Amino acid sequence: MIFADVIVDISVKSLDRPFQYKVPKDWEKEAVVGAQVVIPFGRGNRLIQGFIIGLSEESKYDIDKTKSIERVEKQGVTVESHLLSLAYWLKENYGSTMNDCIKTVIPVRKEVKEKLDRRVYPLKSREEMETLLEEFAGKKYAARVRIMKELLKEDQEVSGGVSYSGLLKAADVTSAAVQGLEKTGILKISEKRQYRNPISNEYAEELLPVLNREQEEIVTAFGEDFSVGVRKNYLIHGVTGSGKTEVYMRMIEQVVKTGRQAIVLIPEIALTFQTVKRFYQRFGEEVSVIHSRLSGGERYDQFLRAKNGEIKIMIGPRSALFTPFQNLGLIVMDEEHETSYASDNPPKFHAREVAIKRAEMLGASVVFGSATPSLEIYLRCMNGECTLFTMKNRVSHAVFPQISIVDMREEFKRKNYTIFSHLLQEKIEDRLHKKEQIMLFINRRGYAGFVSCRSCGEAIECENCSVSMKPHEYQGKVTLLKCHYCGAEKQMPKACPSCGSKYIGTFGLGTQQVEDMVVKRFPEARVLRMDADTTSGKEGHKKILKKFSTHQADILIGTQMIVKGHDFPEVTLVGVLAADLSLYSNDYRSAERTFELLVQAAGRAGRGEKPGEVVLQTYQPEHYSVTTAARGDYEGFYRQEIAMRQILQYPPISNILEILVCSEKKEQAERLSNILAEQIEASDKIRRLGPVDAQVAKLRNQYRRVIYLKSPDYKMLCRQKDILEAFLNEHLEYKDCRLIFTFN
DNA sequence: AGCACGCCGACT
DNA sequence: GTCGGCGTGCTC
Repeated sequence: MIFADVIVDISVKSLDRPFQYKVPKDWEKEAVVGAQVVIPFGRGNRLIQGFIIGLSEESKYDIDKTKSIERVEKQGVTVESHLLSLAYWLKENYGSTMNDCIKTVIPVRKEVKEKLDRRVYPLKSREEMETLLEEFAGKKYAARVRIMKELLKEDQEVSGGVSYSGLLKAADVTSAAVQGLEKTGILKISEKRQYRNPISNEYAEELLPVLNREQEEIVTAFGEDFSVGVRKNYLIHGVTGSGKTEVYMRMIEQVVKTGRQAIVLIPEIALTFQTVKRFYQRFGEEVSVIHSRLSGGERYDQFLRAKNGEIKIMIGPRSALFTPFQNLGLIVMDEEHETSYASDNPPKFHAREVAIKRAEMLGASVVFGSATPSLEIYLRCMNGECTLFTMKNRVSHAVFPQISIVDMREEFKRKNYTIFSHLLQEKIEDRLHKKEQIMLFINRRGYAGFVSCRSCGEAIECENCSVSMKPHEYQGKVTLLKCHYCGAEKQMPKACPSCGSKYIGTFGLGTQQVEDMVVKRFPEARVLRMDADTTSGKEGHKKILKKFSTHQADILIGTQMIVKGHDFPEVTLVGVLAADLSLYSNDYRSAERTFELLVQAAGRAGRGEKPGEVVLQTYQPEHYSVTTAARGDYEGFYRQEIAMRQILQYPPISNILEILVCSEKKEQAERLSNILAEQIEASDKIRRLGPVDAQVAKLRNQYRRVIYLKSPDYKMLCRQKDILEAFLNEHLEYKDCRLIFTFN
């Protein structure tokens, strides 16, 4: 008799342990470790999903009470056992349930309705169709005529003999007209499962670019380690445009040559056709991509191909990290500093750490790349846990932009009350005159407006959450207020709800206000704005970028979106309207983010032939994140920032555990947070902050208190979390309170 | 999480 | 008498 240890698909702490089931004889072949199974569970024996995490021949539980597995889901992908131990590591390190961890490492085909690719294939030649069309046109076959015209419009080359075919709307395909046409033998409807190749393979013969000295050195050093089987972590600290991608590809070439596979992690937003195309051109059919537009099933198919050895390189966001390759040799993580590498739902892991862990388990190497590496990875380099390579030169002849810092306080003293400094105005005029392009960057954080009363100063807050509501414009007027946390909406009031004054209005600036000001100040300029409002359409994003890159506009205004990755050779001026605004958020990473943002923004200027210039407007011109960014001095920034983290015991020097106490009752949240804090007092290696009201003290009608624990010993924080969880389970008087733990 | 079991009041 | 309210506790 074989028994299986099963983790049930219910993410509750009390069920987060294996349950043993009998494996029926008929399923013994399928019931392997990692298999997805259906099992009877609970008194009602309701059927639920689960995962087999272990098999044994001994019964650990009363054999008469042990139930049998109902069935094994027919799935091609069984998980590599190391992926399961990786799941266990995730559970231990990020404190979530085993179930959630398994689900992140195992590709599970989601129960999505099969999308059918309904294609209509014309059976007649194009000429015949046109003749028929004329015949029909005379009679009353309006619907048929419309559909045939649609087909002829959708003219596309198909290799398999059919010279044209049409993709009609689902409603059209099922319509009587189309079926009528099928009966007359004019066309054929084919329904097959949609299998969309993630990105079309168009690979051309490409001449391998000659590596510059810096690139050559890195590739050689990696090759020497790899050829003798040395596993290492590497960081390529390279300025934008220094040719990191080419280095990655050379490394991957070496890895693939020895029969091993590679994963390339890219932040979701940077996952553009351009980036992926380069890999296709180099590696052809051996590459696959997963991205967020792929459905669950399609993603699963790509993982299956990886497991079956059909592909050797997987490109994708965070989730690509778990590609089930048989013999993984290298993980590349581009733009290592990107925040999208941190998962925001449990398990709240960081891809950087998981990549290192997975690579360690398999004897694979990791290559990180960034122009502004996170302090976490740079500290590792300083500690010798990661090999540092620096690339200081750009591949093309492009020179670094000249950066000026403008003190906006001085502007104010000189009675310039606009948001544009004299210097920036001058330069904008100059570029407009020379017909060169300009990018204006604003920080969303801080600029997003709120509505407040000029008489009593009261800001309008959401009723469920203690945050100010954001104004939304409709036809140029603020008519609606929205809460960005819970989504509640409210009409813009005519008078102040607290004092009745009619003088209420919006404060702060959004991209739209900036646009208005630009239009007013530079009426001759053609202005484009890119933000959530203007990019709502599915191709909105692309359209705006396309329009700008083809020089159909002079100025592009936007938030973070426009700084990341897009290359506009014609841009010779970048203006950062308030360089320091992100400093005001009281997050310990704010300086790092500011530095990163400024360097990336500066990297947008002068990508082409003409040299670029950057104007940084700020109220804190002396702040080190601004001054070092202006010099492009990463090491300088790192030294100051790491010293700061050292003093304040912030990551990566120390670790932080955030404990969020939530309750619908204010006193309950307060009392529990105080009691928990006392519980912690006992230990000495842990520094405690709080309890205090959380940043957002009330969210969706839940009151929130927060306690921060800092400790250089990560394991101690994990233990502390278990202790507090146990405490809550024992004290039923706090049953309606919830604890949320987040490690930093 | 979700379901049975059980112990109370209200009512055809 | 029984139906159904929710509070409690268990799930291989």
